[in-house]
Amino acid sequence: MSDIDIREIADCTCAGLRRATRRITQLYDHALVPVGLTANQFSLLSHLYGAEMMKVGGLSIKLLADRLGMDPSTLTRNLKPLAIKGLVADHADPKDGRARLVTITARGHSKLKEAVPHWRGAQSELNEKLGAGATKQLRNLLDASFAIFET
Amino acid sequence: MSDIDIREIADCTCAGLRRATRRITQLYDHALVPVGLTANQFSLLSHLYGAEMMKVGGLSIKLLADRLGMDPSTLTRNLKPLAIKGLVADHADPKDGRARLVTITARGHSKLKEAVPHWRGAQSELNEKLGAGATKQLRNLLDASFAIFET
DNA sequence: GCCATTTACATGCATATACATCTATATTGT
DNA sequence: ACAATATAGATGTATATGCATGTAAATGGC
Repeated sequence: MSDIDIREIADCTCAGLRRATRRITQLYDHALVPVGLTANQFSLLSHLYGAEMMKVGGLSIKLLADRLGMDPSTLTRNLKPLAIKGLVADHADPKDGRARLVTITARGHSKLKEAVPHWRGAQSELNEKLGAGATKQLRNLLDASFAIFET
Repeated sequence: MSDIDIREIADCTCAGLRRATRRITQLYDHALVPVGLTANQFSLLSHLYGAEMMKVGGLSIKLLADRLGMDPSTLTRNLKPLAIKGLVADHADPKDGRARLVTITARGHSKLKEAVPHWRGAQSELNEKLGAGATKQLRNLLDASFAIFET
């Protein structure tokens, strides 16, 4: 019977990625509970804060989605809870009537600043337990994997 | 102003994991479209097939969820589409009236067998583009990250 | 044996994810 | 300028994810 090599398919890189992501996301999510953000929301605010620092007048859904490797429709929905809390806002793009430029608000800035120490706790814990070298290596491999399939 | 080090928070390991996982999951999801499975469903069937090979009379939700690092409630819901398609089934545990033992069906076995070549296409593409050594290294780091936060 | 506690699973809720499709606007070819 | 095409974003639908809570069954203390 069988015909299927269990050792081959058990080595699935995608399954390994998804499994580790579940665990590590929990680590960060739990760390951020006190400030009422998820790990994903922290990441969105970080990107918008980075854009703000670069004096960019907001990021379009498309540009931000590209940077995050996220579908634009997913990003639209992920921004909603943040918009409801007043942490992000958007305004029309004067250059393109189809686009909306998303920015971090003053409140979003405060919330991000409040979140950083909690985020750092998770980031440090992973860094220490996995090892600084291994963590850096992991990050490089993840970024390479992402970049390879750039569309 | 600012007070936030963008370089520090842009280096978030969790965000890197999630971003790479989105991309790589798409690679596998697209490869599996012809057989009507998602990457996650392929992973579930793999585990159940592995248990079947070991002559285990089905896996409980709890045991399988532990192996996958997945919340039991998530697993319950992820199994539903597979059960509807008749690819998995469950029966009462004679030793424990609370548990349900999940097994892969004959149809699930066929479907998995049908899926393997498509899955292998994605797995091979990633392996070639990232490099065999880097892929193995990535897998080891992912498994280590997962294991470290074993509960 | 009985009651308190623990465990296994299901369900309600909120967020996360992507594809197909729709609308509105921009761009391009002529 | 106009028509055809392409692009930006929103929405419907399905799967994925975890927490809080509820229900039923097992376990432990007495």
